[in-house]
Amino acid sequence: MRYPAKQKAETHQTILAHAARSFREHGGDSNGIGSVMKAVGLTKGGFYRHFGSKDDLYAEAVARAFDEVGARMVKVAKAAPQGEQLRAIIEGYLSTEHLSAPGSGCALAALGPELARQSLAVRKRINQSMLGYRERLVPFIPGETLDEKRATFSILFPAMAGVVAAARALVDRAARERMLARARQFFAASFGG
Amino acid sequence: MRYPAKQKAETHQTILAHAARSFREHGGDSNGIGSVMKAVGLTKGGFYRHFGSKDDLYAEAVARAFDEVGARMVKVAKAAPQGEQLRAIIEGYLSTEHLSAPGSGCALAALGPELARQSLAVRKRINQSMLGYRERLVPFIPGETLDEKRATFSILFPAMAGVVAAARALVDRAARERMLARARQFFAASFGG
DNA sequence: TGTACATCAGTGAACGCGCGTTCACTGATGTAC
DNA sequence: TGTACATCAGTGAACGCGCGTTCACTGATGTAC
Repeated sequence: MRYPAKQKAETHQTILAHAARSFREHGGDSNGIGSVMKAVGLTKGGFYRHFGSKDDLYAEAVARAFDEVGARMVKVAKAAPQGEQLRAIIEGYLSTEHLSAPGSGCALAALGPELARQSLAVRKRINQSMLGYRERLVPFIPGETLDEKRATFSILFPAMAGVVAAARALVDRAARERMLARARQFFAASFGG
Repeated sequence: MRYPAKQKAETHQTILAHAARSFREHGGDSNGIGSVMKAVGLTKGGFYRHFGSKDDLYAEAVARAFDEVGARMVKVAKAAPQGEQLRAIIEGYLSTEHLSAPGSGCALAALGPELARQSLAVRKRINQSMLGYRERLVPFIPGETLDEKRATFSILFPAMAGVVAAARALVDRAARERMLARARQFFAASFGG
């Protein structure tokens, strides 16, 4: 049957929100269209009214993930006192909360290597999303020039993502916390004054 | 038919070697027993004479990957002049060669987040492998005490792995190289002075 | 305003495919006599 | 030393399952008159 005019855009967003969470929680390889559509409350046949393919969903979901987290980081930075902004970002990124909620966390930390295994077309779109993420956060990164800030971002964030990913793999809670605490100290000292 | 006595151990190792490469190249989720056994030249039914389950293979393959790379790193360090050992490790890890050969590279950089998604039993075995990796490389890490060296290792290696994973996701070759070069500079300055 | 019709979001069954795992079977080797 | 037999690595077909994708169909809504 035909559905109310506004509904399609809403459904599209709902699918995207669930996919962005689900992919970050379970990885894009093992998590499928079926489970996302089921979570949304629709049958998987309907998926193709909203996205051209799974690759298409994947690229959009990653973009959304970077968007969500970028916005949250900016909020965290703006809430921090002047001169403490990057420190606030680092402490938020390397927090226990981020560690234990991959589904709403940074896509780099949640997906990491699998991003590199996507098709060229998908990787191109993901690269664009990462650029957007960077541009949003670059104002809070130290550096003389914009290019210097960008270069610093491109070490700091991947490095922090690696630490979060590694910490998540640890079975021992105390070991995870120790790793995060040490990393907060190191990155704050190296980058965030 | 029955096979020569030594053959079983050899086949076990061959399967493991192929799996360790294949998982790092394609991820453990999407790469299966079938393709590994096919690469080895056997049918997949025979797999269960060598491993109890895919989880079992995964845990052993990750252990082997850490082993291979750990050994290579130690070799690199020992070949470097005194005082330049960590620098050599950092430059090897953040090299173009490592970037473009995930199949023979660090498992942390190649698998990252998916390690955290394994069953508890597998994660425990992986944690043990990571400890072995650490203990092997800790002699080359700066620090007053052994614990300090270990703590430093546990930031340095995950951070470098994150950079390698992120660089691999970049489509533009020049951008990848720039990221690696900047990271070599940063990590050498911060750790391997 | 009231009626006829076109649209199209969502359904549900089907497709081919590869997955991890099981199992009856094969037959050259190692072992016991 | 020669023979009879047990072993067990590897085969190949089968299992149930979920994947991504396609498609004929439904029927309430929006649109045209």
